[in-house]
Amino acid sequence: MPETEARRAAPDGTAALPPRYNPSALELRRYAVWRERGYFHPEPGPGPEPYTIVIPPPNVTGVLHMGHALNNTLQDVLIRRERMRGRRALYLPGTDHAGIATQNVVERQLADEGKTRQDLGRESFLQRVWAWREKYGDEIYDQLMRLGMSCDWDRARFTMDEGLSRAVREVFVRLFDDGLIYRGQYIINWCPRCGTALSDEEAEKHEQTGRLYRVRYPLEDGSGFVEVATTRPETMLGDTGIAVHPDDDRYRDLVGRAAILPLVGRRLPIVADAYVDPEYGTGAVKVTPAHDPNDFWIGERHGLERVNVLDPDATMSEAAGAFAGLDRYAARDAVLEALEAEGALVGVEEITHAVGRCYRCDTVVEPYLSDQWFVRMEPLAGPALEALRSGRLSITPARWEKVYAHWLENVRDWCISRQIWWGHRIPVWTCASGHAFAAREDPDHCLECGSEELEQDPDVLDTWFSSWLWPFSTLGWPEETEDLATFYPTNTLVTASEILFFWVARMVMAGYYCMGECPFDDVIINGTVRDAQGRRMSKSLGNGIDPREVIDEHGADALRFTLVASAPTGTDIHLAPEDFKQGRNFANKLWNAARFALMNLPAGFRPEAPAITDLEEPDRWILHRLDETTRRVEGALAAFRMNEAVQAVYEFLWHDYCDWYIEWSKPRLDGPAGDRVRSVLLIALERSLRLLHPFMPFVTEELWQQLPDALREADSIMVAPWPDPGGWSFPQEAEAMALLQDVIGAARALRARYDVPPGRRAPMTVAAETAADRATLERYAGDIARLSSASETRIVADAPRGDGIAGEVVRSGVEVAVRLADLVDVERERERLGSEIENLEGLLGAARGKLADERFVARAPAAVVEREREKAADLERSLERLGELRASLEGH
RNA sequence: GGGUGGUUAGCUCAGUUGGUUAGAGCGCCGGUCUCACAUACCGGAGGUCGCAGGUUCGAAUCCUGCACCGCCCACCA
Repeated sequence: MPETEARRAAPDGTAALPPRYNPSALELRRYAVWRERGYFHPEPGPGPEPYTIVIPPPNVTGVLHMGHALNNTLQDVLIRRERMRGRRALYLPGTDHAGIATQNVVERQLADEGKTRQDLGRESFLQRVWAWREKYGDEIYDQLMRLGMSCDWDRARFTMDEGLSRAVREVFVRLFDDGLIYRGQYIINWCPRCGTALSDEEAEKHEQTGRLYRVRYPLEDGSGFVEVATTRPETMLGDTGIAVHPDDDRYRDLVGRAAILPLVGRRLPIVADAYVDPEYGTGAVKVTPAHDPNDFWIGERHGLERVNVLDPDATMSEAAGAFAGLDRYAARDAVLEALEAEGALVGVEEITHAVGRCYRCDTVVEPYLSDQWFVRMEPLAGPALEALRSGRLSITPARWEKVYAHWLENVRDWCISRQIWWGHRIPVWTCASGHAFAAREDPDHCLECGSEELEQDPDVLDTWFSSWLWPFSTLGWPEETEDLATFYPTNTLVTASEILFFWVARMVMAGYYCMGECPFDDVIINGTVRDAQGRRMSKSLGNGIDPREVIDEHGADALRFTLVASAPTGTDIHLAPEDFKQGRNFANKLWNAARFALMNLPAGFRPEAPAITDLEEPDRWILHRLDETTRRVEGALAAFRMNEAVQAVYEFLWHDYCDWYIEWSKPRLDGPAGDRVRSVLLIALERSLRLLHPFMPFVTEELWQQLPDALREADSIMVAPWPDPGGWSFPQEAEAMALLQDVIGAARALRARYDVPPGRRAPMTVAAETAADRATLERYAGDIARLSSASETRIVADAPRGDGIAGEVVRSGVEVAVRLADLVDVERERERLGSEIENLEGLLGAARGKLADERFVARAPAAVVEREREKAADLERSLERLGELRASLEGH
């Protein structure tokens, strides 16, 4: 039966909810309403205090995975809560053009058609990428909507938007003019087959066996030889030095002298460098600055020459002399042969080592020296470090602050050029006379000599060169927009630790450089989502859980709940598909709690906040617990512990509200307190829904809309006020209800233990020493009876004596007893009592030991000692009673 | 190798300044279709808190060392 019919069919005219929560249809509908009403869109200019989060822009090529779902849910939790607190909350969405990844996707498409990007040429290739992005670029947005993200879609940005491209140009030119951008040589990962540079991530390391060759280089002065080792003998043609460790006694006297490169005859200076590991190989390293990143840095430090012996297609270059034109592997054999002929090859051994391979074509990647653009980082790093040290910026969990600081303290210049086509083209032009300049607008003549023969640098910028501007470029910078004035600096950045350097640290640097202000106050590092075995979820392993499938099956709220509840801030989480059932079950539980509260409301029922004096103990208790929960949630959120916050609401709703309060309300609904109980049921529910809304937006909104109008202070729970504690502090009632819960539990346990059938009468006697306890229990004797399925319950002062009694000592001075009659398995009871006595005796022994220790009594705080005394006394009395009970079993 | 996190119930994990008998979810065992919910309810079993020292009246919690596991960075000529 469709939901609407079910409602219409309700006899009393109130809405009747179906017994199961069905999220699928309802979520899309709710989302559309929120969006139409503009709740996601805050206005700039004067108004309430703003609160801003920018999304870490996902790659436009991707689909959202569980890591995104967690990351974005945390952002949405914070945003929704601040929005409810009345702030102008802006959750700014967008996507990243992801240079290499996107280019690869399109190139793969082309490959299927038997074409390469070179076949198309730069311009039509780019058109093709744009077409791709037009077609698929919005898929991520659809997913974010399904997750319930309250993003301002009017402000969605893409890193290749016109505005953001302008920002990229602006900052490039500023840096260039400030002398912070320069051109230099750098070793990159080069795939000879694809003819392109690869990022480190794209050059996948694979363990494989290889050979380590030991080669003897003669010393220049003829006094002997120095032995070096290599896995790539052909690169020796590019050797320009030899390095040893400065403390290595074997080679100490060689430093400063020189060796002669076999086959080539080049003079190789011998230098001392701490990079060299004296333990490995021969302890002497041949230095090839043009073909090994480490050698590059050694060469840099010691001013060694760079000789590039390879061409881009991995054949030997002119510099390789006699070997020029040979493929690198043919050259390797030829070099080995020649070395052997000279008697310079002195040894070969098998080793396993990691070799980089192109992740697309599996070709072995060649470390390759090339000209690149760099940003000088040191001047930018200062303010970013200072932000942390001054407390302007904080990172949660705090341990990441050290990592962040360490990186900045040792920051290296940033290589920003990429030899691909998809991205922001480097805005540097060179004229026929060799004048190079950067420009904001495409120039038609040289700014220095006026020449109209201009050529733009063919490379594009690293993707991060646009994303490091994200917190302000998305708000309109370099224009001085109202958005920028209102929403910058942003407040909280939630991200994964992997991009702390790539992205976060650089955003802080850019924030200070461009805006003169830190881009955000707090950085929250969320953990990695892994599979049940702890492996990273990845496409290649096929172990990922698709958020869309979870949403289809269980709903977005279930997904959000499980993710947030299982993710303590900053720790990795392990998830199996069935874990999302917890979220689904909770949504359904909540649904049914509301169903109960709404069910049987008289037509036109108006809940009112009852005077406190009218409230009975269970009512006061639940409101007391609600206030406690409200404070817990607030405290946890203030410390960015979203998991604790949502768990607090979960425990309250399930275990306080459903397990106890609803049960206690049932017998009172028909009595004189009926309307009061109905009101408290609704009030507690309404506030809990608001507390839960940031985490589970859909089900809370749906139920909230079902509540009587008088309870709702807004058109949507999204914009209803965030709950403050209601001033409900009833510690006495809380204590009384705790007693009642214990007694009921004991009664249930007694029945369960003796397998008393559900329908069977089992008259219980509850003994309580204090009049106050008895009074409480008297008032709820009916509940005890009902909840324990007992037909009658006596409340007495003294525990029953004599034979045939089975008792459960609830706490010192309170006991639930049942006449054994024919209920009890005496032997079982004797055993149970025995182990219980043993247990308490152990505890008593420990307590007495402490109290007998004069150092404890003297040094521990008085309150702790007092508590220990009380504990010992209680244990003694309980033990005494258990002994009696055991004795009463004798003879049965 | 340099950092850094972890080791608590069968599994996945909480446990915030050291202080009543260490908790949850799932799983397991037993019992319930009790009129909000079987996506539920009730009861139960199950833990020497990785190991060894130390500090303390008192340690899962603080310190040291060790053993495993993981992540980040640098990676081996």
